[in-house]
Formats: sequence, structure tokens, C-alpha cells
Amino acid sequence: MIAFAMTTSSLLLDAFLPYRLSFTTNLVSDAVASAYEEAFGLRIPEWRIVAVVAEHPGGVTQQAIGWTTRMDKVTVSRAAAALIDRDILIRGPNPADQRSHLLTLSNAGIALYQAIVPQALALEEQIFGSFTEAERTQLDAMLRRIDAIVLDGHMTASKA
Amino acid sequence: MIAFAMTTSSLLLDAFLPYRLSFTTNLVSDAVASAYEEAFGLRIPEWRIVAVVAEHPGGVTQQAIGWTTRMDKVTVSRAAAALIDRDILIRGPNPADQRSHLLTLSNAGIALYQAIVPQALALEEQIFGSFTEAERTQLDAMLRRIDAIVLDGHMTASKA
DNA sequence: CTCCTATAGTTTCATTTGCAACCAGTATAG
DNA sequence: CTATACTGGTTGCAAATGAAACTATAGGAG
Repeated sequence: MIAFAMTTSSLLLDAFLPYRLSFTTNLVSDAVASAYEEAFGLRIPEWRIVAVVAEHPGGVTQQAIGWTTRMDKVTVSRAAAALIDRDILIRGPNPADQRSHLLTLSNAGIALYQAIVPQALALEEQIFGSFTEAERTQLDAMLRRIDAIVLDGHMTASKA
Repeated sequence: MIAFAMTTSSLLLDAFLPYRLSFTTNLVSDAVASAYEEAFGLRIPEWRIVAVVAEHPGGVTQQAIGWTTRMDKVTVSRAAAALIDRDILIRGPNPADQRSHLLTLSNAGIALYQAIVPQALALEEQIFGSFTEAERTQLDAMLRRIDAIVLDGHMTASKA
């Protein structure tokens, strides 16, 4: 293919930050998703749940997971069910509320998590290897500023 | 609700840059998507196509659109078909290749585009209003660095 | 030319996603 | 204690997405 020696012009869209954000994230997410899928048979929501549960040794409810990761409760429900099915997660009773359960890692889940973490860090390193610590911190800070603005209702139209 | 006076701990995931990127982008994309949907009845892929076509007054092929935006050719095909159906886009012949067509904006499409652009910029301003020019440039540059790394095959496992 | 391979775009199908309705357990009001 | 309103989680359904098969045209190679 002659690779379209085309006007690299692109005036607006290419410089539009929401677009750039989405563009880059899709690239990164695809890379991460296929790495996890290939290496551990986990899809992104599943990996996230494993991570959150691992970080809460006392157990977490699905609601709390959804709240911190902003995943839909349906997504959490299904991913959690799949993980329980594969004996990665254990669903224990929640003494405080019989409707929900506390999720914890099984031994297999702990092993899985411990196997994933280094891979995840290595992957992050591959992508952000050329970023200095300061740059990473800066990027992180910028993203969190955006989060705060969008979440704290500085936006015109509320979604609902 | 008692809002879970919970350990804001979250060790790994919360600091994991691919996750942060995805988290923020979802937030922003949802906001942008509902704004466009509400104001113009356009979904994101449609808006992108309108923007790209607008920036190529001579006409573009669907392939070229897919190439620059990294949208799947199916997505482009369907979104373009919807726009043609609504008389926003015109599908003209491509003298260089009978298989493809050159897409251009109809008059209605031009009007639409001209109506959208200020809204888009206003929206960007709402989100990034607290960012200085320098910060925006910096964020843009960082995102492009990431793009380059992921695209230029610095990643381990190729997708296929 | 004719054959063979490759590409632009569409269609079909399977998968993923999220809203809405639903079920079960909780909490508050009388 | 009931009755009623609410919340955690699941299920059902509809929309969105992408891989693979397909159609039509291109572009060589013989």
C-alpha cells in the first residue's frame, strides 16, 4: 500500500484533548487487555476486581468495588461471578448486611495476583519507560484533576 | 448512605497508569458523548467522522478515516451510512478507485459542523479550563509519546 | 486477455455493555 | 410487629462493538 502520503493536516480533531485522551487510552487498553487475556485469561474488569479485592484483605462488597472503579454494578456482578466460578474469588457472608457478600481471594486468587503484579508493572514499564518519575507523577496529577472536575459536577449537563 | 468511611488505601490499582488513563477517559468520554448526543444527536464515531471529513474538503475515503482515527472499518462504515442517510454526508465517486467513495459534507453537514465546533471547544474549556496552555501542550505531548511507543511496536505481545 | 491475489466496504454473527425491571433483605413509620 | 420505602445484587433485553465471511473492484503475472 502506498500509505496515503496524505495531508497530515487534521486541524481540530487531532488537537482536541478529549479525543486525544480517548485515542491513547484505547491504544493502551487494547495492549493491556490482550496481555492479560493472553497471560492469565483475565479480562480487564476481572483483573480490576482481583486487584481491588487483593488490596482489601478484609473483604469488599461488589458495591464498593463498583464505587471505586466506576464500573457498572452489572459488570462487577458478572466479572465477580466468573471469578468465583473459577475459584479465584471467595464469596463470604457479610455480617453487616445479608444482601451483599464480602469478596476475598482464594489461595489460587492470591497466587494469581502475585503472578500478575510483576507482569503489570513490567507492562507499565514498557509503556511508560521513557517517562521520568516526575513526568509520571505529573500525568497522574493531571488525570486526577480532570477526574475531579468532571465528577464534581463542573459539567453542564448532568448525565441523567 | 454512610459512604463507606473506607480505607482510601488502594495500593496498586489506583496508581497504575493504564488504569488511571482508562478511568479518566471513561469519565470524559461519557460526558462528551452525552453532550453531543443531547445537542446534536451524534454519537462519538459520527462526530469524529464529521470532523475528519470537514478537515478534508476534497473528500476522504472511509479507509482514511479509519486509519487516522483508529476506528474499526465496520464502525466507520456504519456511522458513515447513518450520516449519509441523514444527509449530513455525501458519498461521491472516487475517480482513483471504484471500490471506495469520497465522503464530503453536505450543506447541512457543513452547518452542523459549524454549530458543533464552538460547542466542542466550550466543552473542552469546561473540562480543561483550569489547565494552562503549557499544561495542555504537555498533556498532549505525553499522550502522543505514549501513542508512539504503543504503536511503534515497543510492546511485547503483538495483538494477533 | 485470463487468472490469481489483494484491498474497500458491507453484512452477518458472536460478544460485550449497560439500562431497566426484578428479587431479596434492610430500615423506618406507624 | 406490620407496611412501606430503599438498597445490594442478578437477570433480561437492547444497543454497540469487532472478528470473520462475503462482494466488488484493483492490480499484477503469465
